[in-house]
Amino acid sequence: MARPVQIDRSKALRAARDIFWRQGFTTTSMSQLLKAMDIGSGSFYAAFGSKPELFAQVIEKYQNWSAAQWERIRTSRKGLDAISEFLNSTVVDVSDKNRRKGCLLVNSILEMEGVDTALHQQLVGKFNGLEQRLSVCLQEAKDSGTLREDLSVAEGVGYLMTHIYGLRVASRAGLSRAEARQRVQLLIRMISTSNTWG
Amino acid sequence: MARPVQIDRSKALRAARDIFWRQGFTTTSMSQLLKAMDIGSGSFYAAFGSKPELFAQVIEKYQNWSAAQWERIRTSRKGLDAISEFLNSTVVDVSDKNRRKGCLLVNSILEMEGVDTALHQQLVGKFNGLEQRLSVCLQEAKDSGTLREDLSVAEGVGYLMTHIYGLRVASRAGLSRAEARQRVQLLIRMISTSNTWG
DNA sequence: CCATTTATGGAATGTTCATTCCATAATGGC
DNA sequence: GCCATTATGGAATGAACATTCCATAAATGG
Repeated sequence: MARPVQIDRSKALRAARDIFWRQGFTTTSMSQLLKAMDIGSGSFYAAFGSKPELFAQVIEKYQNWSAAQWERIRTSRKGLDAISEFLNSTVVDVSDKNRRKGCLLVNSILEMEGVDTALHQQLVGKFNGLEQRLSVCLQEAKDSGTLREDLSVAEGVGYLMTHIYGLRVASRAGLSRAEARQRVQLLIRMISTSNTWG
Repeated sequence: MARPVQIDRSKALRAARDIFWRQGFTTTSMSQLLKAMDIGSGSFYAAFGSKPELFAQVIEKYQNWSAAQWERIRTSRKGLDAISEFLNSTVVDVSDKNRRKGCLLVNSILEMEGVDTALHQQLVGKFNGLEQRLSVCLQEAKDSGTLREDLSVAEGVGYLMTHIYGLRVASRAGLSRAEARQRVQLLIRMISTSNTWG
């Protein structure tokens, strides 16, 4: 009865995600965004509302994808193994060879602090889920005796979070994937029971 | 012979540093900047050139100050002690109670990547000095036997850099100063010879 | 194949941006 | 106390921004 929608919504969202990831929210202009998404402004505002609303949708999708990846890992691994695998899998995305994009969530937390407080808080909240997942795995490690005896689960969570943030920044500062992998291996080694390594 | 300059240059630079630190370069508008610095646009362009040039001057001063702080610490401390003190001193600035500003250099690296490549590279370069200083201290620790035996100096540098980046991000995500201090204590403990802690 | 409806993208809008211009203010030398 | 000179800050400028408007395109039911 009327003209059908031509936009490939998920393709457009992916394009938006990538340019936000590379450049940040503020720095990405509408003209850049529209070109990257390959749609006109009329369609854009009909489909996504506004630039900030689009950003919220992108963040939502990004973090769903991240959570799904975690679930996938959890089906086959436990304790420090799961954590190690998770870190390695994020390294792949985080230190994308030529683009060095870091982590969209981390980048955005830094960008939005002091600018858009509501969004900033929302983004910080996204990491609470991650902390809880890490906590569960560390408890498993403690129970099975693979966690360094003198390290509490709570301490371990803080330790890992610092590293996760740090790796994502370092990759944006130019850390290669190979170096990132080495750092992951090392940080796991540091919290493992010493007899595992001699 | 002519009207004398009224601007307090270093006061103005400090004001500029703080607003850039809080909001980032792109997000801070000239009107905000001028109000914060408490000068008019005429004086601004006469004294600092342009917004990007001012930013460069702010970065320069920031990093000189940071390097000086390091030198001060080094006069009285060596090895892991020096590293520990340096980390604790940065925590104070980094997790400024109500402001949560993180680190101006780290924030800017993230902001400029993919936006202003030249400036980004320049900022990344500022951290090379830090890596070298850390390297020297870790070598001292190795020589005196306070560094974990199974950790090389190179590995230790990477490990510390990840933590330094991570702490600065975490503080911008809301980490309290007390929590930051605990994390510093823990990370030093992790790279110390185990007999130091039982 | 026409009428109706909705999607589309480029042109128009009004705002904000960084920067420049300029009338005025403030000094020291005469 | 007036002249030459330079600092100052508010007004003017032009570019870029996010968003809205609108003539046109593309579809289906009659």
